[in-house]
Amino acid sequence: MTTAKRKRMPRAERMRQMVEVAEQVFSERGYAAASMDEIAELVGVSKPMLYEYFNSKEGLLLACIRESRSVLREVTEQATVGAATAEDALRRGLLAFFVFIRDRREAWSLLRHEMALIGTPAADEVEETRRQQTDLIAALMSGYFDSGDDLRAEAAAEFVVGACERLAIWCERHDEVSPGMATEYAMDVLWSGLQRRAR
Amino acid sequence: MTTAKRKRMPRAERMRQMVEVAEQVFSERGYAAASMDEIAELVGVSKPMLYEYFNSKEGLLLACIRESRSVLREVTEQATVGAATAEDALRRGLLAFFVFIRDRREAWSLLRHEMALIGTPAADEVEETRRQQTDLIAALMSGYFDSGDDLRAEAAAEFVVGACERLAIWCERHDEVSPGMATEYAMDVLWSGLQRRAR
DNA sequence: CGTCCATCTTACTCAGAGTAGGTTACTACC
DNA sequence: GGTAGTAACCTACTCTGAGTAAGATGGACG
Repeated sequence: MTTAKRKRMPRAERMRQMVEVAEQVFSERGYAAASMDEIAELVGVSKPMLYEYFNSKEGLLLACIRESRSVLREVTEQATVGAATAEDALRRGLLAFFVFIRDRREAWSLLRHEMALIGTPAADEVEETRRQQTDLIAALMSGYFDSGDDLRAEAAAEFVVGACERLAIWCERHDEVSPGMATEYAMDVLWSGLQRRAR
Repeated sequence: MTTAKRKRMPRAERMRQMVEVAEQVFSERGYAAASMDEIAELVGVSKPMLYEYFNSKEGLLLACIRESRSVLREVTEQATVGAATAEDALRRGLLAFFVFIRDRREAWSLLRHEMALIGTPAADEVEETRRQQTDLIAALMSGYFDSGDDLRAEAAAEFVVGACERLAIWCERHDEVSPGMATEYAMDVLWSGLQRRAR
């Protein structure tokens, strides 16, 4: 519907349009249930075009995932630049993440759901997204924390990523929880630990 | 290969055999790449039999997931029964979990990977597994912690489940990390928080 | 106004999920 | 032992959707 006159479009533009539509359809129907014919029709083009540009259904999915990932990276990296303390950096990063998952539901849906392609390139691609976030956090921590034990630091970063991913999914079921609240809940456990709350 | 004489087997036994084989194949090839024909052949039976017993490919997957989940529940619940303190209960539960994911790789692989069926019963089924573990942890915490804020407690439980799930996946890449070490890493962040380690 | 090439299409193949309808071996009871 | 009943099982299909071969078409530039 952003279209001009529905015909003969330069490669780059058509490609962006396809990714846009595919992201929508994949996140609505899910990867398995989405059909290439449907996507092609919505784009206003015939199926072989999709294969011309992306080679396979999975290739198209990959393009969508990469797109979403680069946005996520951009957003979270930017968020932490002005932070003064470790606590502040962590909090800003978390907030940016929770805002992202609220505002870009389709993108987030891809990143969280489409991991069933074990053994295929797409699985690696989703893992790659997590690694991106893990590295970012590991970098943050290595700047602010005593290291000594690299393995432990890596584990802690993985831990944070997993925890936030799950908390984000939980937020989908709880509209009353704002990104700010989610951030606060996360910081509470992460920063202070559970010990403080024990009877 | 556990077989007797490859013929006419009572319903319940055949069913267990099918689930066993399917769990293997699904976790090796992944849900999408696994074919019903292959599973049928490995079981030593024709395809319509699988449909007779499980209705659909997804039904078969569901049976596998349910089986794995009940084992996970059994293991983690049992682990926490003799605990004296909150810290101890948490530690025992975590250890049981990390042992499970090491010893039952196929089962764990199903539980972690086969969530791409968004909008289908199988997705709910995997979510249900997480809810099971979340409830267990929430129950643990409500026993030991000051409540007051239910939403916050729920968030904390989700947080723990997600963190451990991710840490478990990380362990797959690090054979040198034993269940005991994983538990210790998890407890370290969870219990004491990151604050303690900040410079 | 023709020629070249990138964009696009029609019309297929093929694998794998799911099914209709018939067949065989075990059980029970005479 | 025979035979009726049924649970376990099979052969041989249909149908949907991923992926492809081969050709048609619009437009830029001489």
